[in-house]
Amino acid sequence: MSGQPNHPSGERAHSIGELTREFGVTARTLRFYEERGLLRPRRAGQRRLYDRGDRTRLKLILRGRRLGFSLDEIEEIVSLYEAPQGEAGQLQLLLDRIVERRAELEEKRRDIAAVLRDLARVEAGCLERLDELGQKPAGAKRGGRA
Amino acid sequence: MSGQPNHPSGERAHSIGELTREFGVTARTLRFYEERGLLRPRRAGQRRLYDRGDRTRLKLILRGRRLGFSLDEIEEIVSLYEAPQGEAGQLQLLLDRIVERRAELEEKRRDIAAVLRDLARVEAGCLERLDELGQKPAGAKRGGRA
DNA sequence: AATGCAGTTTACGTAAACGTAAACTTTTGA
DNA sequence: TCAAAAGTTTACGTTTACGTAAACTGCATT
Repeated sequence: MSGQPNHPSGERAHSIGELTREFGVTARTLRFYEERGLLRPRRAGQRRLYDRGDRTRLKLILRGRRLGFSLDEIEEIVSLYEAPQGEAGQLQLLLDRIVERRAELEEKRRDIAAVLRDLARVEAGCLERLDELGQKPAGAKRGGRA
Repeated sequence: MSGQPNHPSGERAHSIGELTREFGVTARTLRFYEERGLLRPRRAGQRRLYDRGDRTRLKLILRGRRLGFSLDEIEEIVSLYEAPQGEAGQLQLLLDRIVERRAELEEKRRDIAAVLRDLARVEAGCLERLDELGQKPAGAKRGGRA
C-alpha cells in the first residue's frame, strides 16, 4: 500500500506541534486541556493525533477563552454543542442552559458596545486636541459604524 | 446648614458596605482594587469614602472583568479614559493604544456572534427534536435578530 | 459596662491555568 | 548510523484575583 495508513475517520490528522503553530498555543496547554477532558485526541502509540473534530473543539475552546469564560464554563458550553440527543426532560434542561448562556453573552455584548463607545469618545477628544495643536495625525483611520 | 458635612466634591459619598451591596462585590475585592491602584477613595479618618467618580471607575472595572480582561489590562483601559491631556506625541501613542483595544474588542464581538449563532443552531435542533417527540416546550421564547 | 456592627490592617491560603524543568523515548533527516 | 528534533510523563513552580482568618478600632445600642 501507499504511505499514510488512515484511520477510521479517514481525515488528515495533526501532531501536537502542528496544532501549537496553527493556534498559537503551547503543547503544555493542549495536554492540559486533554487532562481536563476538553480534548480527546486519539493516539498513534504514544503520540497524540488531532483530527478535524479536535481542531473544531479547540477553536471553540479558544473562543470561549478570549471571552473570559473559565475552562469549566467552556466545558459546559462546548458540551451543549454535542448533546442534542436525549429525551424531553434533558432537552428542556439543555434549552434552559442555552437561555442562560445567551443572556451572559448578550451582557458581554452590551459591555463591549459600551467600551467601544467610550473609546470612541476618548479618540474624538484626542483628535480634537491634536487638531488644536495643529498637528497631522498619523495612521488610525476610522471605519463606519461601530 | 443641615446634617451631612460635605466635602470638596459636594456629592453623596458611600461606605464600602454600600458599594458591596450595590455592585455585588466583596469588601476584600474593593480593598484589593485599591491596593492595585485601580480605585482611590478618599478617607474619613480610616474609613473609605467612595464618591461618584469612584463608582464610575468601579463600573468600568467590572465591565472589563466581565469581558475577561486582566486587572492590568483593565488598568490600561481605564487609564485611557482619563488621559486626554498631554502633547502631540503622547496623544498619538494614546490613539495607537485605542486602535489596539478596539481590535481586541471587535474580535470578542465576532466571537460572541459565533457562539450565539452556534447556540441558536443547537436550540433549533432541540426544538425540532422536542417537536418530533410531540412535547410542549416550556418558556424560552426567542426574540428577533441575534 | 458590655455587646454588636461596620470598618481597618496584616498575613497566610487557594483555585485556575498554565510555565518550566527533568528524564526518557521515538522519529527523522544528514 | 546517529544526533538533533519532536514527543511523552511526572512533578514542582508561578501568577492572578481574590478568600479567609486574626486581631484591633470606633460608634451605637442595650
